[in-house]
Amino acid sequence: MVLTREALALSAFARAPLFAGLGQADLVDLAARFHPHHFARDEALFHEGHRAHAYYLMAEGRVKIIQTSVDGAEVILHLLGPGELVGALPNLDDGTYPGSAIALDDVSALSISPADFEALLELHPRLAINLLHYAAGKLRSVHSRLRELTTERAERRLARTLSRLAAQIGRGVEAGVLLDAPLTRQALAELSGTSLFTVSRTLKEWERQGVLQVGRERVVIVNTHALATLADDLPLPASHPQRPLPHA
Amino acid sequence: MVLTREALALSAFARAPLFAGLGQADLVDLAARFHPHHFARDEALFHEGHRAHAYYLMAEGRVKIIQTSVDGAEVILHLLGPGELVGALPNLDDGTYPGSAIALDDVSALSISPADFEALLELHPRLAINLLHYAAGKLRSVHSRLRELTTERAERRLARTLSRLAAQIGRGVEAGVLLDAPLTRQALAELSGTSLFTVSRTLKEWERQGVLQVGRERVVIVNTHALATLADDLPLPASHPQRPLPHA
DNA sequence: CGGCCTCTTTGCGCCAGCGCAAGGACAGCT
DNA sequence: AGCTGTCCTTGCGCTGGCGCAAAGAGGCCG
Repeated sequence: MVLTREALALSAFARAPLFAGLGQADLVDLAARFHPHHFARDEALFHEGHRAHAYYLMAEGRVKIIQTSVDGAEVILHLLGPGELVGALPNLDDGTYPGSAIALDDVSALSISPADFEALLELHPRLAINLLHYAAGKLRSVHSRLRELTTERAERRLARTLSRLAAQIGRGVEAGVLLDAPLTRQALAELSGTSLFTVSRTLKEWERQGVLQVGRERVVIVNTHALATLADDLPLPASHPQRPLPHA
Repeated sequence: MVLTREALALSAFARAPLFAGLGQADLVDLAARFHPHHFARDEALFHEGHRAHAYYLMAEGRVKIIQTSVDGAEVILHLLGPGELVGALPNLDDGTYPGSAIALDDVSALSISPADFEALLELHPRLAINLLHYAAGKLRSVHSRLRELTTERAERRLARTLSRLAAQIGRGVEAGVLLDAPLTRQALAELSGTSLFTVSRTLKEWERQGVLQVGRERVVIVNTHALATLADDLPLPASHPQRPLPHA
């Protein structure tokens, strides 16, 4: 699907809660500072550690934000889709990209220079506040992942990752909820903090149990409820059925 | 040490980069909306899941922000000290505390109601922007921890945790850098994503090597450089010396 | 000074899940 | 149809580090 520049901008702005509460005049002012770009699948919008030269507002497609460790292992920090801002948040800190952004699909995005962006923030207080709320949401979700990583087992983390993805990029299809992005086992491993092998084994097991349908770069959640159960109730192998919360 | 209310407010405001760039008149306006509180060690400023009733600006002491998982395991998300804001950030999202805040010391803090706080943001755009930068920094550090947790081994994570703590709450003493907070092995475990046992063993080992001095709820970093080496260069047990980055 | 409570150390067993290797399946291209 | 490259599966061995239990070491208080 190809959109005109105006339509692109419009749809991106309309979908972005970031711009909620701004007047029409403000929006026009904003729109003038953004420039359209296109990226092919697997292309990088920017690289970890580089000085920030542009922020992007996603219009079409999805990107992953990854961090790479010295020995080459990757972690996916976020998946971002239309209406979301890429690269801006962490850069307000020190001006270098803390991760790389890679296109998962063909991506259309609107770029803005850091200087222009900061100027916008000064000019439109509403924007700063919206962005603050957005950042708060991201923080919250990253906090949850932190907790899961340190306290939960790989299997449950994977279940949670799938649930999250379903909410974020799920699309209803006949058999259930399709995760609407090309996710390899490797990518799922990086999202859930485990290895490609464990992901493969676990997904297969769940397919046997009728919870999922899996294919190459494709997961359909057939039984959402069963998955939620796996994510929330899945006990330790041999365990107390459930301990009530101490401060319940 | 006991401070007058005014002195408390002054010192807290002065230390908070949050209030940088605000005029004297603005500061007076702000100060009027904050109310002093005191908490004893181990007391909770607020509890995970509760509706937010107040945010706090730290004046004296330190708090930990923790999340608890269903089976009772805790993770420390942040340690916060004087000049930092407690509880506000994640609440801008949905209004419930995503973690509990527990005093590590005796704590003096200034509270403000969420409504007043949001009003301040509207009134003082500078404040929103400052807060945004602050949130960006937090995001960045949490991202690093996420990456470390999924890609690095327990020993190295612990080394990093100590380095971070040294920068954050370190105090120079004769023997080296003292971590100036009552940190049990358990707390270090929750910060570095491992178990109390592994922390104990590893610290002892490093003490033998002369990197640290450890005691009950007490760590002094003797050889900062050695610790940094452990955090950054510590290779896999039997390993390639170092692989250059693929896209270097 | 003796008792208590919390924090810490250490030996030992065990298993979740990582890592490799080999083979299979699928998609796109010519 | 055949080729090629990428992605996925699965068996197998191995180990980091978790978890328990029991004993030691400080602090603190009466």
